[in-house]
Amino acid sequence: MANVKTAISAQDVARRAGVSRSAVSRTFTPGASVSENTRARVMKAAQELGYHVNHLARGLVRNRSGIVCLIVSEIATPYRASLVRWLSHYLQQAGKVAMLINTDRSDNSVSLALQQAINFRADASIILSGMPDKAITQLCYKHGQRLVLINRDETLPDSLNINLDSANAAETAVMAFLRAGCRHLAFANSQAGTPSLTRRESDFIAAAAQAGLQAVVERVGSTSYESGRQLAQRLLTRHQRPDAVFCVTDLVACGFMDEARHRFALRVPDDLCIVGFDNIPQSGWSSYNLTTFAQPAEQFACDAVQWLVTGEQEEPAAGAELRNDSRLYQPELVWRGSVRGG
Amino acid sequence: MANVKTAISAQDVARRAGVSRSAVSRTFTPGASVSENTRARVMKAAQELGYHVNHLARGLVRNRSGIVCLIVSEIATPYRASLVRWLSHYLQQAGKVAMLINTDRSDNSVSLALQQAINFRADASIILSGMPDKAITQLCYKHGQRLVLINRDETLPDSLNINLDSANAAETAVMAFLRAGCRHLAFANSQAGTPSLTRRESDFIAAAAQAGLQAVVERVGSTSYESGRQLAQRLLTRHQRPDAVFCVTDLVACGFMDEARHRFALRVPDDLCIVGFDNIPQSGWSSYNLTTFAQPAEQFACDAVQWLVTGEQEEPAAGAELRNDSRLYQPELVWRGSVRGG
DNA sequence: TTGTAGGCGTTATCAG
DNA sequence: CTGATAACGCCTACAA
Repeated sequence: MANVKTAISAQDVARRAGVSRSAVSRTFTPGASVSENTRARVMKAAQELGYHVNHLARGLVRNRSGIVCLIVSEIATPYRASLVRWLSHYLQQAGKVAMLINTDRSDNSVSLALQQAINFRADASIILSGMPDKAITQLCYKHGQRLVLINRDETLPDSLNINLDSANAAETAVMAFLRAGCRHLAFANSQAGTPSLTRRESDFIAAAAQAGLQAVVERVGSTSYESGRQLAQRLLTRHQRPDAVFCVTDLVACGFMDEARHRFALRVPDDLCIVGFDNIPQSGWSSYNLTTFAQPAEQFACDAVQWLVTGEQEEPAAGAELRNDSRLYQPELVWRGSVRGG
Repeated sequence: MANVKTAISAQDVARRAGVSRSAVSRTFTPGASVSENTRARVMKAAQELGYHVNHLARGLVRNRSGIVCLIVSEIATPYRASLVRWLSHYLQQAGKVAMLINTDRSDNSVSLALQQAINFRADASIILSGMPDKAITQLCYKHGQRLVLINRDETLPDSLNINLDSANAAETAVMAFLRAGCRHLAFANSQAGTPSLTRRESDFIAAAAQAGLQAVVERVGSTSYESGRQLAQRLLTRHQRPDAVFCVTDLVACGFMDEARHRFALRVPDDLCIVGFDNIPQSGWSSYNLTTFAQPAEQFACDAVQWLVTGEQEEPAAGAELRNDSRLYQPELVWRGSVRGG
């Protein structure tokens, strides 16, 4: 019973099954040609020995590891977490495996993360946070690694760029506020300075201007619940108190709403209309019931993975250069109770 | 400029630096002995060529991949997400990398996940959901893979078992309820049937009995916000309405509280005391302000990783059998506003 | 369909 | 300190 430490290799299985190692290899290679007889014998031997293909070795020779890196910061945040959930789900479904790289720490950590991806010869990397150096991305291409950027609001050549149309969202939000009779618009932002977040702000300002209104802006700390509370303290103590606030994120919106209600005793939506962004689960909780723009996380994930696997199949055929792919999704406004007259 | 597709190998670097591949290898191996001179030459050549060690090949020969699998379901849930965040954090700090395996789907998927772990010759797996077959775990040992179980409430031999002392929590909760003047205790559970969740229930019943009280129990669906609402509908329409509820999870508690307030117009904690479990961020949000037991996710993660890396160093020395390690952490009651008289 | 031979990029061992 | 050489476990021609 006491097999010591030796892991089982294809060699061992071959020996036991009375075939060559190649036969074993073929048995575990989807498209290979093996007779039913040998396949059965091999499978039996493999079962008995507890053999499992070594993906390290396989990746080495195939030059395709099956690994896809997920590069992400603040992974415990509701929206990010759901994105990671769906990505890992669809990745697995496509026969890939997700390698999680946390970039919470330093600034250049995205580039460090991509180095890790190269180290493990990842087939692709999906970037949910930060922006990598140009140099490192080119190195990725050189290694045959494909790149997907989600919500980075910058298009990188030779990669899939997934973004949400924040201009559309901004217009919709302004219209909703106007219809609710609001006249004093505000935008509650963080100081994160992420391109996509900055974009939401500028688009909202522009949309308000288009409607002849000047929206005020406040920026505080990180993109969190706590920042939402602080933003409320700043915005709601202004001489001219806003009656409509677009929060850069649902998390911020929840904090804002809590502070507005519990500290300023304002009623939502009667005294104050609030719109958020992301449609995290908490927005649907009855304490918040937040009207918000949905980011289709599942769709992002599904499309990203599909792009990866289809691109992989083309690869051998195409000597041509990779084409860049940039997709702009339309946000859907989820009407709930934080804006009057839904 | 247009290097085609060839990835750079140690061979290339050696050639350019005018040394042997061994020298290159040593340069990138922490404890090896290389002269400053050659090291510098190698580093320069590596930089220029964009060389990155191939961890697949390295793992193959070293029989240590640096990969640690995180096996987890419902990863988008706040507590799980924070656990994953901390695990990936400490793993990276220890020079490891996290491979995320999502087991949301079927039942035996934990065993499937462990197979994946074997495929990639993971150094270890950390299981946050479900329980694996005995057979597969033994196969893991055979491959030198270490196992950590978090909150599985069953001890597996030759692995690290991390659990929270739910008996202690139960007693503390009952005492808190009694001191608040509550007499009709209830436990709100899901139908998940996870050992650790079942345990919380039975321990609470026992602690209540110890105090001469008979706690009622209700079980509904998955361990979610939505279930919390439904549980409230069931428990709060009973002939004898409970005045104190221990919810199996904060998520459930939030749903319960929302329903109690918004549908039953009950005041918390005046009409109803509620205690949760996990201390997720939302519990601290001012709409909930939930008194709850904290699960020290960061500590779990830190300790688990430490156990892994120290165990790795021992490994060569110890011909002896691996000792089992079972740790019981004490939950800390975070007093907030959902129980009277904190 | 099957077996043989060569190679993938590293590291470890062993002379020098 | 350095350089050959032999593994590591697997895949893929190529030949049988």
